[in-house]
Amino acid sequence: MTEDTCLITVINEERIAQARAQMPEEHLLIELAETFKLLGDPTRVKILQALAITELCVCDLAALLEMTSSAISHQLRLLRARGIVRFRKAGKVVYYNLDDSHVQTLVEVSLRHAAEC
Amino acid sequence: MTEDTCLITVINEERIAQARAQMPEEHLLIELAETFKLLGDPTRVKILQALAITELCVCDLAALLEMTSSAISHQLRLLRARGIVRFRKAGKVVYYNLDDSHVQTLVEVSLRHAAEC
DNA sequence: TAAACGATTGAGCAACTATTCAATTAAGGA
DNA sequence: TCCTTAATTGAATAGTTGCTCAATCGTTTA
Repeated sequence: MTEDTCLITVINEERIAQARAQMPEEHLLIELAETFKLLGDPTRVKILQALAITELCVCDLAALLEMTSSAISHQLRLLRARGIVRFRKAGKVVYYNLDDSHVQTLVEVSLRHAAEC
Repeated sequence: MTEDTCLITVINEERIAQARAQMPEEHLLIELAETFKLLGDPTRVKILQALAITELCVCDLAALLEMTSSAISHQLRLLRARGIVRFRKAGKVVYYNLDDSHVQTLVEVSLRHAAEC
C-alpha cells in the first residue's frame, strides 16, 4: 500500500470529484453489498424463493432442496441474522417465514428480469 | 450423501409439493444468485455506483476508490463478463459505463431501502 | 425418566475469491 | 525507434465460505 501509480495519476479530476460528491456513504454501500452477498448463493436463493411461496420448517426445506437439515440450518442462521427470515416454534418443529418484504420484491423483480434474458 | 434423516422425514408434504410446483426453474435461480453474488462485493458495488453517476476510466476508478488499477481491472472483467458494464477505448484510456439499466435500478431500489433502515 | 427427534452449533476441510505482484500488451509522444 | 503510461493478465496468496460430521439442546412421547 505505497503510493501506487493510479493513486496519483488522475485523468478526469472533475468527474472524480462529481462521483465522490454524489456517492452514497461508504457504510451504506457496504451494507448493500452485504445484503446482495447474502442473496448471492444458490441455496439461500432457493430457500427464500420457497419461503416466498409457503411457510416451511427446516426439515421440509431440507427435503425440498435435497440437502441435510444441518446445511439448511446454517444458511437460515445467516438469513436470520440479517432479519430476512423469521421463525416460529411449534414444539420441536421450527417454521420459517420471509420477514423482509423488500427482499422478496427484490427477488421477484430480478427473477422477472432473468426470465427475459 | 447417503439417505439423510431429513431427506426422508417430511413434515408438510403438501407444502413441499406446492413449493416444488411453484418454484422457478433451478437454472434460473442459479443465474439469479450469480448476479446477486456479483453485486455482493463492496468494491464492485462502489464501481457500479460510481459508473451510475458518470463515465470513468480505470485510472479514475482506482483513484476514487483508492485501490490499484490492477484490482479495479480484475473486478471490471467480472462485470464485463456478465454484461453489466461496457467500455469504449480512447487511445490508451478505457472508459467504462453501466450497460445494464436493470442492475442500476436494482441498486437504486436497494439503496433507498438500505437508507430507510 | 428415558428414548426419539427436529433443530442448532462448532470444528474441520475443500473450494472459492479478492487483492497483490510481476510481466505483458497497446497506444502516444519524444 | 525507444520510452512512457494506461490497462490487462496470470500466478500466488491470504482470507472467506458452504458443507459435512459429530455433539448438543429442547421438546415430545413412550
